[in-house]
Amino acid sequence: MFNIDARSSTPIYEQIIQGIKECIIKGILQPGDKLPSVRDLALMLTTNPNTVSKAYSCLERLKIIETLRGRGTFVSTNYKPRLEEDKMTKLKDDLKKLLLDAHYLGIKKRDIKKIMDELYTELLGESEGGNEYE
Amino acid sequence: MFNIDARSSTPIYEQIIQGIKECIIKGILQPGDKLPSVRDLALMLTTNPNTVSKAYSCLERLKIIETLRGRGTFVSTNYKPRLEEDKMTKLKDDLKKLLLDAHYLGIKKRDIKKIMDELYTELLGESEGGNEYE
Amino acid sequence: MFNIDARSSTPIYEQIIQGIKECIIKGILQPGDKLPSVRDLALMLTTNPNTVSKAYSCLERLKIIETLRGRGTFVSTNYKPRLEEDKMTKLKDDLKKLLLDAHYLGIKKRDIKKIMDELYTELLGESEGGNEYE
Amino acid sequence: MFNIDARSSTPIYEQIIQGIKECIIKGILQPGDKLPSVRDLALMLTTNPNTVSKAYSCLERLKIIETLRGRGTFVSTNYKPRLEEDKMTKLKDDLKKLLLDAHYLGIKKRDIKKIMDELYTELLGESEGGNEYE
DNA sequence: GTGGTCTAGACCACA
DNA sequence: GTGGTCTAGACCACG
Repeated sequence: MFNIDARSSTPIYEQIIQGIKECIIKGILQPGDKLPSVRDLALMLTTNPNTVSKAYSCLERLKIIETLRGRGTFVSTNYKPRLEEDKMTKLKDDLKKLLLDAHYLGIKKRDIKKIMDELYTELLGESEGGNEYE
Repeated sequence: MFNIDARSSTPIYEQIIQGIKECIIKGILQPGDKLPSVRDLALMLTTNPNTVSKAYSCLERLKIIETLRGRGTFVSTNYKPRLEEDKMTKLKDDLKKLLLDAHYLGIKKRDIKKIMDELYTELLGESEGGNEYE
Repeated sequence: MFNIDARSSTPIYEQIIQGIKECIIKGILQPGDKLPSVRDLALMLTTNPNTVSKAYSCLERLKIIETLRGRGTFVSTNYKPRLEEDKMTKLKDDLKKLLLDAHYLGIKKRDIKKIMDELYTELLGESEGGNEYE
Repeated sequence: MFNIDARSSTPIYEQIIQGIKECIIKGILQPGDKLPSVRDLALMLTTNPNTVSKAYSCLERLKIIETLRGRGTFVSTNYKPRLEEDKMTKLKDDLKKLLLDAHYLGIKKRDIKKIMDELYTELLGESEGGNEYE
């Protein structure tokens, strides 16, 4: 499914969150699909079950996945994006930081846009907005 | 010059780095300009001198600023962007994370591009890429 | 009769208990009425028979229902509320927690009372305390 | 400040959350006040630092407290209740469950209201709505 | 079998 | 000093 870089500065549980989000957007995980159990994913990633558990908790709070008691964890079937003020502000800040960094790497606006297009193709496939929600 | 948000989850020293980068790009700080002393900036931002010092060290390592012993700290006059492999990889990863987050906030590709254009205008002025390192 | 939400954080067996209590209070189930068999209710709710069984056991311990061996399970005909100390304490604690949560949602005392009145009307009908255990 | 019941069925971290909420509402903790450090509170309650940490994280997510990096954790100065759909629904469900339980303990509507009044007096002081936000 | 909670003890980044 | 992350290993409620 995805890999974990234990040496990375981004926490493992966040890498897991990102990995699962990516799988869902790419369609590798479909709404309703069962996720690996906490223990199984911990084994796969050779990490601690608690770490996976934390990632799952975060994703559940975001309503991206949901757990059925005693049955396991599943990709939500009815995810609806809600535009939250704080998160939007955070996103803009992050983007600004990213553009500043890019600028100091000598990367121009048109290059960033090109990279962005490539990433969108990787995530959503060729066509723009193919398997999005609406 | 810029503000610090002590409540933010991004470390204060990184906020300082970002703030200074932003001032330079906007032209508020020109190459050769003297930066406030560590102590003065700490007073201005009501933060710990060690924190400012750490920010200055990072910026110096990036060759964005330089210290002349006994004279103070200055904006570098000869900054040359060098495209380092690992930083480029990190940037792409960050961008991917950002796009995933945006997607789950319901923000589409065209919206992100619009926000990006606005940020570039804020940072560099109207014209695309005009007043970059000249 | 009532619905189960598998996504809810409250255990399914508790939802069943609550559902049956509600049916009895509303008069949908009268004292002496036969309850569905464990197996049937499990089929109706598409849940595990063990879960229904656990709910029935709890209700029996509360003397709200009773099983006649070989005949089935019935709503008790002679339920007598007994004010047990510890349950009373628990109830007060739960209520306190609820009021704290309400406060942090911005819900005032008078709003809570209004909601309470609505719920009582839904459960017992219009008149206050009229058709209780009669 | 408050006590923890290790034998209770409600998780320790939730008891901590509730205890802190209660202290704030009662005015024992004022906006801007520093909370005990994770380690200190763990010592006071003879529990594990991780457990306290989890409680603090939850409270921070609710914007009831905020952490200043490297400085500690503080009661938020600008808490604004936001009425969230889900939480409101949850609250109503909890209240319904509570009323069902009360009914089966033989507690009538007027008794519940009396208990509620007592709790509000304990939390907010004599007058209704004294030290609330508005 | 599932996830949730808790402990003990460790390391790290930040101010 | 602060909180944040992670591990190892344990117990429990639920279905």
